[in-house]
Amino acid sequence: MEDTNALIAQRRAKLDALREKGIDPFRNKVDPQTLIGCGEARSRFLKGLEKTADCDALADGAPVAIAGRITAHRDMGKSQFLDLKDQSGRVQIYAQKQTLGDEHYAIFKHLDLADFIAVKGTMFRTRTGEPSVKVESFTILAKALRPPPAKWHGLEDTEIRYRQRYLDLMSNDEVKRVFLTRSAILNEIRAFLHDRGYVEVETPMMQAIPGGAAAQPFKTWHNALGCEFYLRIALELYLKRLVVGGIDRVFEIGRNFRNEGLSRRHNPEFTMLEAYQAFGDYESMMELVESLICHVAEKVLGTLVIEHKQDQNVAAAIAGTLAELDRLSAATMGSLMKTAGGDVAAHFVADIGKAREALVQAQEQVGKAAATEVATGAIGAVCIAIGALGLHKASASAREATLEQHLTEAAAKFDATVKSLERFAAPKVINLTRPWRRVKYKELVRAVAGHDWFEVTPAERRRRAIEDLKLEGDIAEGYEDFEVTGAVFEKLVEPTLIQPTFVTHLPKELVPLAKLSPEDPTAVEVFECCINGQEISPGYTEQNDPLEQRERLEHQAGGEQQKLDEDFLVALEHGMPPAGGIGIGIDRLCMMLLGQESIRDVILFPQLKPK
RNA sequence: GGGUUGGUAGCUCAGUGGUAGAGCAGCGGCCUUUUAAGCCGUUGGUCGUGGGUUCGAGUCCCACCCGACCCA
Repeated sequence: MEDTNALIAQRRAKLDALREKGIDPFRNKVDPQTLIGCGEARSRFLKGLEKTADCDALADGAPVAIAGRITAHRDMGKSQFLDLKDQSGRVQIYAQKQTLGDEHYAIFKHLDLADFIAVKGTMFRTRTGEPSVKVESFTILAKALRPPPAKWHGLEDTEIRYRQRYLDLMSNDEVKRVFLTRSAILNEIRAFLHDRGYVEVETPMMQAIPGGAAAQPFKTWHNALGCEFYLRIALELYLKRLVVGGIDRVFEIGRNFRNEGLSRRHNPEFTMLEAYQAFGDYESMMELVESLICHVAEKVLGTLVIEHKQDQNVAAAIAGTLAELDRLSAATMGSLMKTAGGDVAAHFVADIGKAREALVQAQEQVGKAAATEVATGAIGAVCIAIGALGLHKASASAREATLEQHLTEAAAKFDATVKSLERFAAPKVINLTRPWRRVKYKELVRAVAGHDWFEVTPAERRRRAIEDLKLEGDIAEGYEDFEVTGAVFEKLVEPTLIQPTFVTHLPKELVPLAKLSPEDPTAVEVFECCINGQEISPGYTEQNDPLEQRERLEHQAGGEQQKLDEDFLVALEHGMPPAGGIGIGIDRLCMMLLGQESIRDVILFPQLKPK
């Protein structure tokens, strides 16, 4: 990164100028003084103005010392206002030439946005009512050699936001709030589990045999041992060894690594909580998950009702539709003129123009009005466009085939847009109030795939999935029967489970590490807790029969691909008490709790391709 | 991997084959209670990279790099 642009050069020149004056622009520490936070100074002064009896309160004229980064600069000539910001928040400071003296004022005036300074002064309130610190003296703590990203818009370039997250945190308060809250969530999870007697442990991330899940691992190499290791894909097998060893309630929060594609919901390294409870089963674990998530929501968010903003989704849909409209006009105008004449073309343009205008209006409302209203407005606009298409398609078909094709394709796209907008028009509110719904896997599948789904032949199931349920793209040729049903569940059921739902009794083939259900030998005693259309937490009655476990793993390993973890099986042979276990995808949990639609917005440094 | 879409000044963005622009930031000037301060002036560009078409390319074509969204 070798930009030598003018702004950086200027800042370096200012740096040199300071040094020439004998000022150290990078201090080792703040002079011995009792600092209070910038935001703290502001709020304590506001308390003082309200004349509360609070001993925290700062009176008018109270002396304070603060330190922070300069985030705004309003120059009035012989006086100026800066905003100073630290983690506690922002406060305005006010410097006057008269108070500081010519020399110091000149230095103050040449401070840059993003520099760190410390200030001593007194609290006062400006004419407009803004709590402020009147600067009596100041010290430069650290000079910034690069300009900060933005003033109004914050930083919007997603790539820079992810690659240089510090800039994102610096300029987007909401982003900072999300990550501070994520930290608070982790804190509460630990507090909850400790309170229930769970012991936190750390197990190997580098494993000779990666087990506990079906996923592609990353490989690495140990020089001294001269052998390959895999990065773990799950925590399970080591935590169970600890249950065998007598740690009856155990959990780990840590990173798993899976060598798979990236998406809105997948990062190659992600944080997982796994917890095991000796003498528990899947039902006790459902209680644990429910209590844990409710505890965290209440402690951290102060509510069990979480609203998800649809602004981004609506904005994306509108932008896509606008682009489609423009493409459509470009593609059809010429042929309309030729085949239908100027009048028809003019009508068409007028109709499309109306639709476009309404869309642009809706677009401007994104973020200002409620997403539901914006979506409703946009639906109206798209309907105008669809109406125009319908009118002209009929007359176009006779004349020009390509034109008709354009119009048909566009109409299909607009229909899809309306459907997605309709989804966003309904507010998305997740209600975590207990008790959570519990329902069997088979019931959910039957509800979308037909009540005789499990009675017909595997071939018929495959046919129905592909033809009736239109899952052709989701069902590979080699899929086994349970995978066909799995695709139905994953594509047609899971995304609809917005409210917290425990899906229980999954087919045994899907979960080789759980115990069979006594009431249904084709199913296992497991649950998948789905919230926000995603699986957030699986939980099992853990398999503790070493012989049965070996057989199931061998069957699943399907020959060469996965090696059996013999040491794990030996551990089971030493006897594992009946136990319940859970995993919770922490990133997805945070997405749900924080209303974020992309996993990259709850991971500080999401994986990107190196530049 | 496929489709859609984007990459232009430090930031946010215009730019429809004909002299690279705006706002903010920066710099200079005026202004001692402003807060997206204001007013006047002004600097700043490898238009993602590399080819091609053209008298002429930010714009058209091809390839590649890096994102975003959707799909696999």
